[in-house]
Amino acid sequence: METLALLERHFPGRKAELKRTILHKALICFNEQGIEATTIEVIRAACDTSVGAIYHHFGNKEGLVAALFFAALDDQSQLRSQYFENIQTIEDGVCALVYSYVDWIDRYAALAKFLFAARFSVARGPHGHELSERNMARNKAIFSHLKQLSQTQTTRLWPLELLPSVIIGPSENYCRACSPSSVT
Amino acid sequence: METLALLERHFPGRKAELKRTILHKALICFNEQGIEATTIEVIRAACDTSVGAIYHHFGNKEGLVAALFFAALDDQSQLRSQYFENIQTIEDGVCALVYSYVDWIDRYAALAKFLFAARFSVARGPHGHELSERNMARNKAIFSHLKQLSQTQTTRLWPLELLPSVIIGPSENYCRACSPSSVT
DNA sequence: TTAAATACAGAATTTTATTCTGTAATAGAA
DNA sequence: TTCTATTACAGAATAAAATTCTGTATTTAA
Repeated sequence: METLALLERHFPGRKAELKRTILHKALICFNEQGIEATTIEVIRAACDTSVGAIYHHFGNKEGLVAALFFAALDDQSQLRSQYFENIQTIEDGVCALVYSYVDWIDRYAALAKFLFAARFSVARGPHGHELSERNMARNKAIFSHLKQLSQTQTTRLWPLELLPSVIIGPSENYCRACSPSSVT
Repeated sequence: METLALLERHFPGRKAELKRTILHKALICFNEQGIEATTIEVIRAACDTSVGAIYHHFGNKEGLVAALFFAALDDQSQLRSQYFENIQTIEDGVCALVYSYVDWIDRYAALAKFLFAARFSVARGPHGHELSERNMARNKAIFSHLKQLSQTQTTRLWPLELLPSVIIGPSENYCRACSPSSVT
C-alpha cells in the first residue's frame, strides 16, 4: 500500500501518527462507500478513536477530505517536477506531462481514485479558492516553460488556453473511466 | 432558460408540472450552492411545496439528483444521434461526436455544469449500475458504427479501448474547467 | 358516481455532523 | 526536575439535515 508511504512523507513524525491513520482509514472508506456515504462515525470506528480527535485534527469532514486531497495533489506535482528536470524539447515536455500524470495514478491508484471523486466537493467547499489558485499557478509554471522552449524551436504551440486540455484530457478521461470499480 | 424546454420534453404534461419545477429549482440551487450543500428544505422553500411532495416524486435526494442527471444525459444522447444521421466517413463521425458534445454543453450550460458535478455521486449511489450500463451501451453503439466505417476505408482506427478518451477527453477537460465559475 | 390510485401537506423520527466540556499527555521555561 | 502552557484526545450533548409516516385532497377510470 503506497498510500502509507505518501502519508508519512507529507505528515511526518510520530506526533502525526493518529492523523495519518485517520487519513488512511478515511481514504479506504471513501473509496469503498463514497465520500458522502462515509459517516464520521464509521471513520471513528475504523480508527478506534473518538470524534473529538478527528475534529481536533481536521476541523470538520470537509477539512479531512481537503487534507487528503491536497497531500495527493502536492505529491503528484512533485513527481511532475522530477520528470521535468531534464527537458530539452517541447516533445520532451509533453511526454513528461503525460508520463508523470499516468505514472502517479498508476503508483497511487487508491489516492488517484479519491482525487477524481473529491475534486468537485473540494472545489465547491471552503478550500475551493485555494484549489483554483494552485491550479492556475501550476498551469502557468508548466506552460510558460513550454512556451519558452517553443521560442528556441521552430515548433508552433497551440493556443495556451487549449494546451492543458489537449495534453492531459485524453489521459485524464481514460484513467478516470478505467480505474478499479470504474466511473464514467 | 433552455433548461425548461428540456424538462418539458422529458417530463411532459401538466401532471408533471410540480415535478418539473422541483427539478428546475433544484438545478439552480445545486449549481449555486453545490449539491451536498443544498438541503431539501431549501429546495422545498424555492418551490413553495412540501417535503412530502418532493419525496413522493423522487424517493430521496439521490433520486432527485439522478432524475435530473439521466434526463440531461438522455438529451445529450439524442442530440448526438441527430449529428450522427448523415455520417459517411470516420472523420465525419469524429466531428459529429465532438461537435454534438460541445454543442449540447453550449446550449444547456446550466445542466452541463450540473452533469459534471453530479457524475460521481450518481456513479456511487444506487443508480451507479444504471449509469455504467448506459455508458457501455452508448460507447458500444457509437464505436462499432465507426469501426464499421473503418472497414470500408483504408483508415486504421486506434484501439477501441482508447478511442472514446482520445476523441472526447480534450473537449471534456476544457468544458469542465472553463464552464462559468469553473472547477478544475 | 364511486372506489382505487395518485398527489400533496406537515408533523414526527432518525441519522449524521458538529460542538462543547473535561481530562491526559507533552514540550519548554524556570 | 517541576511547573505551566499548549496540544492531543475522549465522549456526552447539541444542532442540523434527511427521511418516514400519517392524514387529506385530488384525480383517474370503471
